[in-house]
Amino acid sequence: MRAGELAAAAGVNRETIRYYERRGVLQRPDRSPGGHRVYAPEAVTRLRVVKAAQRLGFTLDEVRDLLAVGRRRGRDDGLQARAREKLEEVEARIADLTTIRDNLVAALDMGCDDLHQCATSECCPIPFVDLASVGSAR
Amino acid sequence: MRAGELAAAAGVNRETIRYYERRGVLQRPDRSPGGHRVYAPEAVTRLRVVKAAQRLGFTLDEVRDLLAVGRRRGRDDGLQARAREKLEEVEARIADLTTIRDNLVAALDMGCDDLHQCATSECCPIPFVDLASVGSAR
DNA sequence: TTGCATCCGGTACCCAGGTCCGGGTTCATC
DNA sequence: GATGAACCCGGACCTGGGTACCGGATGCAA
Repeated sequence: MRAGELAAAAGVNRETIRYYERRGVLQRPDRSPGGHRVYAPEAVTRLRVVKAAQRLGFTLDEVRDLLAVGRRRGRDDGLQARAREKLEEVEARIADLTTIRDNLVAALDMGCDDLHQCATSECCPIPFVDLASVGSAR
Repeated sequence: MRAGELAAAAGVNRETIRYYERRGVLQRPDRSPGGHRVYAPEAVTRLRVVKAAQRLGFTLDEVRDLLAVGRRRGRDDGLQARAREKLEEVEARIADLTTIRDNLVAALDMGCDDLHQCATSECCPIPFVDLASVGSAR
């Protein structure tokens, strides 16, 4: 198959394929005599694996490493170890968002409708000082 | 106070203050005769409000609008309404991350250690096809 | 063989939310 | 009055994950 067909089959933009190749996430495919990329049918699976791993929270660089590890069978930086780390990240993120949700709910319950007032009055449940310091929401 | 003092007091980079001003999130302050920004002590609170709102999941543009609404007291696009929308977003995000977490846990439980194998065997619990299609993890 | 879809490589651009740079003032202190 | 820190502005740069555009080459079918 050609690049456009692969893209269509995996549901991604054709440019994305070239981009993944540049990033080292997809291996360079064979070429036609004229220089066009030629893919085996398995390429669709590989591309889907990349997309799935992304959905599990891995960055493209991490996906690249995970696939490379798979190829050279190095043990202790394998999927298990990485997935454990990623799980911790994801759980931390969930905890963070849960705090945010609780604060939003509290603000709604109290009927807060003006951030200025909230910040300068005592009764608002939003913990402005704590919130100002750490991390981000997205 | 001057820009550097405000930045230090609120725990942000001095450049961030100029950036927020450019973005319309902070109002333009008075200037010294020589053109330096001069802030009242309340500016620290205002800056902390911005940071807190960001932590609650609002983008800078949303924060800008929220503060503007506060100033002109327009009713139904106030904090209440926006917070309700934001709450839905945050809960959707949590649900999404929870699915991701469940998949990671399942992959760990099954002892998966190679994405290639997982994708081509039947026993792996990672739903590659479903995962390939939607949204992102961060 | 002609016509048109597709592909090529390289580069620029997009989003958010900042941060850094550099050359030129201004402010506060000695 | 001189010195050095702080500040000014505009624009470039950063991360991450792509997307868009370009002029030119290739692939394939009628």
